[in-house]
Amino acid sequence: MYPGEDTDAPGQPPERRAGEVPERPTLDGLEAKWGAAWERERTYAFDRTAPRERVFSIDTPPPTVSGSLHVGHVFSYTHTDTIARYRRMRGMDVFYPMGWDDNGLPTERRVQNYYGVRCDPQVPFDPGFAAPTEPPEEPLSISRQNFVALCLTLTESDEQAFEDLWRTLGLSVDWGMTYTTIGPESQRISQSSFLGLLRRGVAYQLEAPTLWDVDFQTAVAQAELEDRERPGAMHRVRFGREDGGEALIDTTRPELIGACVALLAHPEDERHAALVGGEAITPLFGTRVPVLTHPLVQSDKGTGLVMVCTFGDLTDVVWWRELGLPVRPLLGADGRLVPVPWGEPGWESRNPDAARAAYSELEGRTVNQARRRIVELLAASGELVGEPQPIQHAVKFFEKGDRPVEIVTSRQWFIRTVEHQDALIARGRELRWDPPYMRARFEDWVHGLTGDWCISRQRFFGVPFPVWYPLDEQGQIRHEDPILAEEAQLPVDPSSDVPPGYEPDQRGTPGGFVADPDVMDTWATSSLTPQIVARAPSAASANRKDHGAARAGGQAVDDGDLFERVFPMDMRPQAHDIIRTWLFTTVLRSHLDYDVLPWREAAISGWVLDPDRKKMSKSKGNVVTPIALLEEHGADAVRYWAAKGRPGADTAFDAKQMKTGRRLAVKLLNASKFAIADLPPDAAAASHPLDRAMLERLAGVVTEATACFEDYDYARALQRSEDFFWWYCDYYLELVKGRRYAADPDISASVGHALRRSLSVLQRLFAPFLPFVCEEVWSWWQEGSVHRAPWPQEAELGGADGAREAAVNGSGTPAQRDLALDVVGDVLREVRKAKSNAKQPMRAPVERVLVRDTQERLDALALGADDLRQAGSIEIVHTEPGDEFGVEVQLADGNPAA
RNA sequence: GGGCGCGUAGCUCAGUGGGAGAGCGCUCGCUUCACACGCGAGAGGUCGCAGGUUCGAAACCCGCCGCGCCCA
Repeated sequence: MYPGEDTDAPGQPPERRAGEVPERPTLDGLEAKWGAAWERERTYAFDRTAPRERVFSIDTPPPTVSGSLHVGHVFSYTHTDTIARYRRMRGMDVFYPMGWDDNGLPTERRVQNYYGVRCDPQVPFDPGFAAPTEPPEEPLSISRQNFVALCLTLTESDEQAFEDLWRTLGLSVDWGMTYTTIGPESQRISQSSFLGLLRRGVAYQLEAPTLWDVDFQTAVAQAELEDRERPGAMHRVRFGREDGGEALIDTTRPELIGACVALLAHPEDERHAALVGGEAITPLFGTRVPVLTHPLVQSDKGTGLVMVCTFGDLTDVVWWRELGLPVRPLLGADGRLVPVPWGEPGWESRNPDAARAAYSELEGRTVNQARRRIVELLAASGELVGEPQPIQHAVKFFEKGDRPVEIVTSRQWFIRTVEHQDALIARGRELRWDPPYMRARFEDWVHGLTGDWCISRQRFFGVPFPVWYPLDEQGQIRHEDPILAEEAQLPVDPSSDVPPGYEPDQRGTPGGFVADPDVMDTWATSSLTPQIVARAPSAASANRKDHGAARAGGQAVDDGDLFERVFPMDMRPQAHDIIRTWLFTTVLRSHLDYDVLPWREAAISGWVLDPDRKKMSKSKGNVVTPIALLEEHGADAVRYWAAKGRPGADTAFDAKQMKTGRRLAVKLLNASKFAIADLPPDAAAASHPLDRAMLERLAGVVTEATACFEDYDYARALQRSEDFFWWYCDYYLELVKGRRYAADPDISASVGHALRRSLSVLQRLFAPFLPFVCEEVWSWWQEGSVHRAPWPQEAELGGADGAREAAVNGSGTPAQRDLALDVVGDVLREVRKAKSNAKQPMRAPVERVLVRDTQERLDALALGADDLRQAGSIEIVHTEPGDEFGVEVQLADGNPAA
C-alpha cells in the first residue's frame, strides 16, 4: 500500500508527496504507479527550445511490428535507456523518440496469416470489405487497398501493445514523438529523399539481373541474403564439340543447361587451352556456346571447366557482364521454367525438334522438379558422366524466404553504392564504435559490395515510388521518361494520386499515364530514421548537398528548427546483426543527402542467447516472452539483468540474474527506509572518521561510475555502485547503528549527515538502472523526480573540502580513515566467524577481543573502535602490535571460540 | 578460405603485468530492534592446451584446440 493509495480515486495514481516512508515497502505496483506519474508530470518530455549543445539525441531502432517483442529487445533497449537517463541527469535535454517499423514484408506476412487473406492487385477495391472473423481455409484474395487497410489496422494494435510493454519496462521515451515507418511523415521524407537522389543521378532505374525471391515474387537486396548450408549434388556433364570431341563440366544446376551461354576455364589452365577460343555444344539442346577464359574460374574445382548460365548465381552475372555474353533466360518470376522458342534467334539449336522435345519435359516445372527430370534425360542420353556426387554447399537465401534466391532480369530502382565505397569506409572511421571492434563488420561489408542497392520491391505495404510513367499513343509504357511528383505533393500514392499535368481519367489510356507499381525496400525508409525523427525539411527544388551539411535549403514543414537542434544525432544504438543493413544504409543516405555522418557514435549491443548459447528463435521454441518476465520479476529486476550485459557482448538468458536484481531493489527499499525513517538530526559535516571514510569511498564510486558512463560502460557503472552498496549495507549501516540511535544529537548528527548524503547519492547512482524503485525511495524524502535530479558529484560528499577538514579534529588523514574501514571490517568478520562457528546468534555478547596487527593498522582501528564494539556486541577490544593479523574472540559464555 | 569475438569456480560472468574474484547454486549456522524477498560463515578453480617474453603472466607474443558470429 502506498501513501494515499486508499484515498485516491481508482485509476488515478496518488500525487507525488515527499516525507512519507511506508511501514512495509514493496516493489509490487511500482511500474503502474510511477509510469502514470511520469506521464502526468511529463518527466521525459523533450524541450524543443533547448540549444543544440545541450541536446543528446538518440536514433532509436524502430522495432519491426510483426508480432511481439522478445527478450532481446528488452535487453538492448534497456542499455540505451540507462544512457538516456544518465545524460538527462547530467543536465542534457534528451531527444529520445520511439518508432515502429511497420512497413514491409513481415507485416504483410502477419496480416496474411492473421486474417487468412492474400493481396491481389487485380482485384478491385471493395469499400464495404470486412475481414473474416476466422481465417478461411483458402486464403481470400483482396484488393491492394483493402490489404493495406488491414495492415494498418493490425499494426496499430501491435504498436499499442509494444508501447505498453516499453512503458512497463520504464523506457524514458518521450511518447509524444512516436513515429511509424509507414506514416505520412516517413513517406514524405522517404519520397523526398528518393526524388533528390533521382534528380542528382544517384538513384536510377535499370532492367538488369536482380536477386529474386520466387515465393514472395519480389526483388531483394544483397544485404537481405544469408547463406544456408544445403545438401546438393555435383553433376559431371558432357558437352559436345564440332570436331566430335567432348568438354566435361561440373555443375550443381543441370536444369539450367538450356540457359548456358558459354563455358569458361581459368586463363592459365593448360588442360583446356586447346578448347579455348572454340565452341562447345550443349547436351540435349544442341546450342553452340563459346569457350572462354576468366580469372575467377577455380581450376581446382571439378574439371576446371564451368558453364555460364542466365543466371545460376552471382558469379554468372559477373561473367555475363564482363565478357559481354548474351542472355538466355529460362526462369520465370514464380521460379518455374518458362516456355522458350527453340530454333529461333537467341535459342539456336543444331536440332530444334530434339531441343523442343527435351524442353517439353522441363517447361512449367519448378527448379527442383526440372533438375530431377533433366538428370534422368542426361543419363538416358549418355551425357551424364558417372553418378551425381552428393555435396553440402552454401546456398543464398532471402533471409525471410524458404527457397533459394534466383536471379531474374527485371526493371528495378537502384541507389548507387559501389562508387561510394571509399567514402563510406572513411565515414565508418569517423564514427565512434562501441565496442570499437564492431567497425570491422562494417568495413567487411562495404568492401564486399558487389552491386548497387536495389530498393524496389514488388510488394504492397510500403512506401510507393513517387513516380508515374507516360503512355505513348500505342499505350506502351515509356519507362525512360518518368513523371516525378512535386515536393509539395508529398507524400503521394501514384496508384490513386494523379501526376502533375494529367487528369484522373487518363490513367491507363494511350497518351495518359500509369503508376509505378512498386514500393520501396523497408530499409530505404528505415535508413532515414534520423531525418524522420528530426522532421527533416523538404529539399524543395534544390538538392540538399548543394546547401552544405545539415542545412537543407528547403522550407520547414512544421517543426521549425527541430532538425538543426538534433541532427546529426549523438547516438545510434542497435544490434550487430543489422550493421550491414540499417547502420550501413543510414550512413549511406546521410552521406548522400547531407555529406555528413548521421550520428557521432554507434552503440552496438549483443544478442540474448538461450542457456545453451544458441540464438533464441521461435523455431527452436526457446523464446521467453517479456511480459511474463516483467510480471514475474518486476521491471527493475529485468533491467538489472539487461544492464549486466556488457556492450556488444552476447549474453545468456539468466533468470537468476533477475532474482539478484530484485534482491538489490528490495535492499534499496529497506536500506532507504532504515536510513530515512526517523532520521537523526543533520550536521554541517560528518565528524566521525568512519562516516567521513564512507563518504570518501562513495565519492570514489561516483567518479568511477561517471567515467564508466562517459565511456558507454553502463555495466561497469552498475557493478561499481552495487559493490559499494552491498558493503554499505553489510558493514557501514551495521557499524553506525549505535551512534545513529544515540540520544545525544552531537553524536547522532554525524551519522544523520552521512546517511543523508550517501542515500541521496546512491539513489541517484542507481536511478538509470532501477528507475522505479529509485523513484519510490526518492519520493519518500525528496521533491521532484529522481530522474530529473542532477547526477551525483564527488563534491557533494565533502571529499576534498579543505576548510571542513581543518574544522574536524581527531579523524585522521583520509588514508587512515579508509584503512580504519578495512581493519574494522576485518575484525568484525572474524568476530562474526567466531559466532558462526559457535552456532551463536550474531547479537551474542563477546566478552573480549584481542586484535594483533601492525601498529599502523591498530592506529587506524582506534578510529572506529567504538562502532566495532557496538556492531559486534563486544565488551572490550584489546590490541597487541605484531607482524601478522590475528583476532582472538572470547564469547561471553566463557568458551573461547577462535 | 578471410575477418572479428570468446574460452576463468557446478552455472552466469568481472578481472589486461605483482594478492584468483562476484552473484547464483551448494554446505553449516542465525526468527539480530531496515530487510527471512533477510543475515552470517564455509567449501569449491592447473584461469582451454603447448611454447615464448619478463624478476614476475589469467592478462603480452606465437602456435594449436574448441565455441559463436560476420564475410567470401
